[in-house]
Amino acid sequence: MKREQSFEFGDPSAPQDAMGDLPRSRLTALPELSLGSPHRSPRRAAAGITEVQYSGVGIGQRDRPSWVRLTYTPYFDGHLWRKYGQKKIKDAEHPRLYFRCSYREDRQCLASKLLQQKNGDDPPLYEVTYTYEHTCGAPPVSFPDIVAEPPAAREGLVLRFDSPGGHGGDARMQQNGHCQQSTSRSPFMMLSFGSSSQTHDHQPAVFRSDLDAAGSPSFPTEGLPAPPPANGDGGDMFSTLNSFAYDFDNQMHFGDHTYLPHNNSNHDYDDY
DNA sequence: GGCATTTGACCCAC
DNA sequence: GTGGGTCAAATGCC
Repeated sequence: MKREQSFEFGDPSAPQDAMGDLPRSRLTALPELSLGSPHRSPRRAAAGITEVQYSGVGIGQRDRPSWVRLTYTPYFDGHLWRKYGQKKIKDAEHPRLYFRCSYREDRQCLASKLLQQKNGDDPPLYEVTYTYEHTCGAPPVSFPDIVAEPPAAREGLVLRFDSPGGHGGDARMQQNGHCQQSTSRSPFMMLSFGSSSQTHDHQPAVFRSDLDAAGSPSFPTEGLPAPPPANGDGGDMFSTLNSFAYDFDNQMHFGDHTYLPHNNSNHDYDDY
């Protein structure tokens, strides 16, 4: 059994409503809810979100409220999910993954989501079907500041996650475009750069969490700070990165920084 | 040992 | 009968 590599950013000292405190200009990858006809904007595209949801009864569902989103970042939606099933769907190239809110038992939260990979592009496009609103009341967790550093020789891009409260960690992305982050026992979340097969099949990316916000060593090279408590009784996982965007010209943006990979393949992801 | 994930089986709607 | 959604035992990791 291969445990899904997951990663959590968190800062116990950060304000719980950290996302709400952030300047809107930094909410680059925040999937906004907007009802109505699906549309997309260049800004949303840069955030990995190509299509917003529509309300009503979702595909394949019964009389349950559901909505659909197409996204390149299916794991970044601001909530904590627990995978409970996976099924090969007829006529679908990729299996469908089933998630439910991690607080289902604790707080009787009925929220769930279905994850269906739509293609094998790089990055792959996912269709995410959400069912039921969250009633768990878990607030989004804080977002770290992400700063792109020029890659050291043979080491790939370094992503430094500096959470507002002072704890931080680095995620070093291999130059082949993979980025996978892991901690133990973390709720399901993943940063993925590149196709899913690539994400799972190659050597793991190296992650460091040895620098705090001041740049001084504060963490061991493995392990990251525990997620902040949600309302005091359990962490919630943010799953959108407020200052990170994977652009479709293969540029990656981190706040005001832009990183251009060496091998720009010029995929036109804007056609979705 | 505890907990999350995997995966085959079961249930149910169409 | 078929396909999709969920359950739950098995498995594996920390």
